[in-house]
Amino acid sequence: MAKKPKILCVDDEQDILDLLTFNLEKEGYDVCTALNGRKGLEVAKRELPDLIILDVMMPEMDGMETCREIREIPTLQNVVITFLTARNEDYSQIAGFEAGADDFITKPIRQRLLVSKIKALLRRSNSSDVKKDVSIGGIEIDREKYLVTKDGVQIQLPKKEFELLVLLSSAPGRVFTRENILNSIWGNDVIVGDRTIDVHIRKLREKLGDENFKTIKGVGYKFEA
Amino acid sequence: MAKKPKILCVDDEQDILDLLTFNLEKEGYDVCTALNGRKGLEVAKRELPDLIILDVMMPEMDGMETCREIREIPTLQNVVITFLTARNEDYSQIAGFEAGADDFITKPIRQRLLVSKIKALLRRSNSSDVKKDVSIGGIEIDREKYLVTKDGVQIQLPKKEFELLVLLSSAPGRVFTRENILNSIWGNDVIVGDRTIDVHIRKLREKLGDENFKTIKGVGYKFEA
DNA sequence: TAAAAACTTAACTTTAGGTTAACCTTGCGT
DNA sequence: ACGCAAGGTTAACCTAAAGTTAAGTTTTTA
Repeated sequence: MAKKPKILCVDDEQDILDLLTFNLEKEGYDVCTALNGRKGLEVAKRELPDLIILDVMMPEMDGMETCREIREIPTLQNVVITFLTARNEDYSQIAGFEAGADDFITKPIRQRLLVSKIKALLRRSNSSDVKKDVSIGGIEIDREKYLVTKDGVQIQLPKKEFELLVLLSSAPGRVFTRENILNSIWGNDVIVGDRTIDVHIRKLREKLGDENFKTIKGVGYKFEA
Repeated sequence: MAKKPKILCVDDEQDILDLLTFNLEKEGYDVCTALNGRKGLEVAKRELPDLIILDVMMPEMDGMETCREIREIPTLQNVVITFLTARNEDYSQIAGFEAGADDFITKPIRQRLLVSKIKALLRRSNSSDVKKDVSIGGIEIDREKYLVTKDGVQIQLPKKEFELLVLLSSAPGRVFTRENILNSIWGNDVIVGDRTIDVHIRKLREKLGDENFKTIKGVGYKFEA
């Protein structure tokens, strides 16, 4: 096996977490856990799991909300998310798919079913997980290899700069507000000064060409050819 | 963020209004209030809020009725409306959605839940809003790219001009009063001189063609093909 | 664990663009 | 026709936002 797939479980009940951990580790997965939505988001950002199991019902930040926020993080764009719900909560499934869920697992958890669902989901995601390489105006971005090429020359970007570039280039031409940028790269809660973004933008302009990064004063930045 | 989102709260109990105002202002929203449906309608027309919280149970004109009337006002077509109901008034939810509600908040109000719901609703409305590109008489407006194209030529408008254009073009042919414009672009509290609007209109005329921006003397401005 | 790399911040400069003030034009009511 | 109020025009002014730099911090790597 190439590498153990990593699974993040988020639930406010320790019992459920234990049950999931036990079953998934037995199958050879690398499991990490979090006891609420906010922590789940943190762990997800740090660990970059392949799959996330989210309880819908959690105090403070529920599964839906967590899911939506996860989907806004560029590095987690392609992670598989499945919800954990009580059976017969049909209505929540509609909202769930809207929030960006890939599947549902119903409580009470049937262990065999859990494992086979997880397997199927991971198999599916691996085969279709072709991270598209962006290529605009002489700049190529290989998200998988963490590599940027400008006019044929390879450039090694530091993490934050790379993330910023990935974000902006994920929708060329579209304006990202400072808020957008802060939320997706640093997260809702982290507080960094306004000038920090400028500095990273400056570095990108320095390395990849001024003309590709436009400032819309009072609004934000955009990436263009 | 471009501008503080504006929220209108309508309830016949001053206590509830105070509670809502306190919590929402704390989150950085611009809050206005009204003590009954009819007044709510008036304020809504004047202030053009982004979201309206309506109590279902109100003397004279109830929430449902108010909601229906709001939905018939062109400039308020896209405003998000959420009802305030006592828990377990399930029946009213069906009628509520029919009347044009987007969501429900149950009393007693849980402050954290209130705030996160409002946040989610505004985010949702923003993101779906962005998708719609307006295109009238050779002028295309791409809110996402913050870009205007006139007869195939791209034009970068400064923030205020762009916002003004977006506002006027959101209901072509409809007259926006100076008050409307001030309220939705500058916000309740900001005071700017009367000539300021004129200057921005002038710039738009200069860049996009005189004929598209009509002055209705003593009333306001409108955008037309 | 020392050195290097990456990240953030602070202090300062620059600039786009928003606002104003002063003056001009228009059209309407008497 | 006249005066007045509403709106138009212009350019100067002012400010908030973005750019820049270098100096701390933190994190990673060797």
